[in-house]
Amino acid sequence: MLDIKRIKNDLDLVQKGMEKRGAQIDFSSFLKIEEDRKKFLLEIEELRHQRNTTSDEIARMKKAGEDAQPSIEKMRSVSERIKELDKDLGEVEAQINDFLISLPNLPADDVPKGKDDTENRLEKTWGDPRQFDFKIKDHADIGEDLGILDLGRATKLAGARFPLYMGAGARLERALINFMLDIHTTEHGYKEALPPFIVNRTTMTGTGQLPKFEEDLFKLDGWDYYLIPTSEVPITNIYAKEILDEAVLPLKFTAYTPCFRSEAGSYGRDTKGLIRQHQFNKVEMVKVTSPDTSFDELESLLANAETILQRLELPYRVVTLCTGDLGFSATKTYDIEVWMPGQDKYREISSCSNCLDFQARRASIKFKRKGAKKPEFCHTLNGSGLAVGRTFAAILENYQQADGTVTVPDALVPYMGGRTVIENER
RNA sequence: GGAGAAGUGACCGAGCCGGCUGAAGGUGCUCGCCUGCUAAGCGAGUGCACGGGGAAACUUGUGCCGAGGGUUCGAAUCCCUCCUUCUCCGCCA
Repeated sequence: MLDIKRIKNDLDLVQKGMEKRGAQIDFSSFLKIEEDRKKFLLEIEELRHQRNTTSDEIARMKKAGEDAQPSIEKMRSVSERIKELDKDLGEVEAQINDFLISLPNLPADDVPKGKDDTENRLEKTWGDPRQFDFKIKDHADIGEDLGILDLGRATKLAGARFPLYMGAGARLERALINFMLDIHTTEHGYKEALPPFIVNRTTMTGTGQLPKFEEDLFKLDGWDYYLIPTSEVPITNIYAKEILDEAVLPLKFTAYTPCFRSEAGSYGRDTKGLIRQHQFNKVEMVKVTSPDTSFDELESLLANAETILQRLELPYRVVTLCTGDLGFSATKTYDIEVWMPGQDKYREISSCSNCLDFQARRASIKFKRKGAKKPEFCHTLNGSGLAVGRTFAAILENYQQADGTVTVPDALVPYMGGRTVIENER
């Protein structure tokens, strides 16, 4: 959510930012309603003041044995009027809130303008894609052939776009989760969390998934509960409605959770394999920071995610998302894209974003500087560290052998019980 | 699922036969004083949101005692609904 004062004071700037995003937004009716709000508020406060002082007077008069009836009569109508205005004010406030809560975050100055992912800016490339001297397979075929993925039977259990890992596959997925969590907690200073996988409407609204993107979520029938699409949602909201001590910042959390996405509107895309699933595993990193450091923290967040790929020796590149590809809550996002030999291209495996105070304002996450009177909103950041299913897929494709087996990356061997190669388990 | 109890400021905890309580008292915290050090002691301060005035320090208005309604001139205090927590019983990983 943007600061309403900023919209009023820097309308040009806000409008430019929205245009850069390609969003057509009409601020004129908003400004008019905002004026109404102020008018109502002024009158209400005036009347309430009158009521408060007169009520005190009535108490005094009654105590003194005087006749308070005329004042009581008068206040009766005043209260009536307050009630009416209250209703008007409530309606106007609801309209303003609906408007504010549906506005996306403003893009940072250095975010390139563009319409879609083809216009993202390449920042760096790491590692050289391996040259294969045999006919390579994609990860779905490798996994199915080895008997460590059973996507066919998963369809029977749930439907399309659900994973079923078996044997060394299940072990590899678990190994990756543990490997990532261990690095983030012991080397990068994150505190591990294990949050609910189901959250309420307020929490979903805090990070920006609601109210605009309800169709992307799984909702529990008959409950105001949603399956989380990412652990960013519960983790960022941990300190909602709280005022933190400046000294505790930055807060750094990492969490493994499954993620659930309806993938509405992506029919036909990435239908094969683990790339796009209704349920997938992810290790997430979340930071709650002071506004002074959030962009530095974004750089280190990105570096923390890159570390995982470097240790796994998987080639990748980093892009800055252009405005057309930028998420609703983010002001700037780096995507890490891993090399997928089976598809002969780089695919997103992590997304690292600075949301500034956009989410903090929605969820009311504040901090107080030492000696300061007023609390300020924190900045929040989040990044995948990494999407586990896609990492699994990348390992299969990059580490496949001519005989159909898959070599285990050195860093994962201890997490695989010493196993160095995944062989046919059929 | 059944029966009962409770939700007050950073925390503990009064108030709850309606008005002088934004809220006693205590703890904690901040600043100042005192002190050889530590402890103790003394003094002052210590919520959030929105609005008015002021360059600022600050000042002033309104709202907030789980949430939302209602009664009343006036509600932390009375009534209704909901949420949450705790205890006991049942069930259960």
